[in-house]
Amino acid sequence: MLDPKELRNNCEALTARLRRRGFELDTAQYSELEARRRDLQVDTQTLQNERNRQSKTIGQAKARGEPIEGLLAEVAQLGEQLRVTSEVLETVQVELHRLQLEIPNVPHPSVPDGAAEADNIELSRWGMQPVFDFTPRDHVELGALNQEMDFEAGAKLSGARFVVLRGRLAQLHRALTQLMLDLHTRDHGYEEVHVPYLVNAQAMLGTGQLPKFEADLFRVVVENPLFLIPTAEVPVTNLVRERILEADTLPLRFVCHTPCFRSEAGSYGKDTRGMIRLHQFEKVELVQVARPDASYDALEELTGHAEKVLQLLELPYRVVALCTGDMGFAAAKTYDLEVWLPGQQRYREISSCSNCEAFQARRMQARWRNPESGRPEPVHTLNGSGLAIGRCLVAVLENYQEADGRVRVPAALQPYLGGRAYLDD
RNA sequence: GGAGAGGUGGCUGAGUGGACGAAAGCACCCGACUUGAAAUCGGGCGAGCCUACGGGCUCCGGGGGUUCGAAUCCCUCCCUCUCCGCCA
Repeated sequence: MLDPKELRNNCEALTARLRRRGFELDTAQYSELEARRRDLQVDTQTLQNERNRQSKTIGQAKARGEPIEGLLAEVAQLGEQLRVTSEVLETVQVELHRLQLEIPNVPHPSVPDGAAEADNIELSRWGMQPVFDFTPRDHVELGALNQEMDFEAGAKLSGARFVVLRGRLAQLHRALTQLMLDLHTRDHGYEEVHVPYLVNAQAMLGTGQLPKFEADLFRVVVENPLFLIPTAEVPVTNLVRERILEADTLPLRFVCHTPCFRSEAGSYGKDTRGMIRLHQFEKVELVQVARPDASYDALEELTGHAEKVLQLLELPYRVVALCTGDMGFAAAKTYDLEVWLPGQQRYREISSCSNCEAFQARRMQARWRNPESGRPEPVHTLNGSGLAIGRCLVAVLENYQEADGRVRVPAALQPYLGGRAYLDD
């Protein structure tokens, strides 16, 4: 949510900034609603004030044992008037709030302009793409060699876009998770948290999945619905919902390993092969809650923490600045990390690191006490994958493969796999 | 799942229809005393919104209702605790 005061006072400037990401705010509609809200609110509050004063008078008269019939008659039609205006006010406020919740975040000035993925800017590359003297297989072929990556079993149990991993691949998956958690907790100063995988609608509203993107979620339970988390960002960021944090506790740094569930509505026909786009995958997520004046440094830091995983695994990758049109709803600025996949001969997203500034904080009323103003003000929230585990497994398989289909174990991972040099040793 | 007790400010906790956004204590901040600290004394100290910047409105778990007036009464949902049952 954008700052309603800004929206009221600087509507034109905000609209121009939103246009950069392809969002057209209906300013006429918004300002009209806003004006009606203000008038109705003033009217309602005036009536409430009147009612409160008269009620007080009645109470005092009663206490003195004086008759109150006359006073009651005076108040008689006040209640009805108040009921009518406050009802109208309520509907206007609901409508206004609905509009506010559907406006995406404003891009940071440093975000490159663009309409889609093709307009993203590559910032840097790390590592050497491996050279093979054979045609590299993709992860699906590699996984099939030992029958340890089983999409048919996934389909039998659950449907398309599910996978079963067995044996060495299941272990590799676990080892990657462990490596990431150890790195972020030991070297990067994150507190590990374990959180629910089912959350209520309010949590989803806080981080921005609701109300606009319900189609992307799996919903369970009909009355008091719960939703399967699409990312740990949701429960972890919501840890600070409706809290006022003291300045000296910031930044908060959380790392969290969870499964992620995405309905992938609208992605039919995209990445249907392999483990790139599944309904269920696992991720180690980094979340920071920062002072506003420190959040962009925190974004660089957090992105660096995610990069470190790829560096440890010696996987070639590049850093991309998402353009305005490719960023997520809640993000003010996003860096994607894209890992090189020899099987596809291209870079694929493996991490997305965003500064949401105060966008989520305002929705969830996450604040800090600013010592300079002495007042509670919204914090800035950041999140990033550190990393997506399934895609990381894909990257290890494809980058570390040999001609006979065997897969070497990256040195950093060997301690987690019994010191094996090859996956199938 | 069954029975009971509860949900009030950062924390503890009083308040069962009228001057209550809310006693008291703790914590915290400012000041006095002190060489300094502690103790003591005095004062301050919730959040959100609107504003003609004088003020005003809302919030006592969420929602709804009764009433001129609700923290207080009624309905409903959620959550917590105790006991019983079941269970990893």
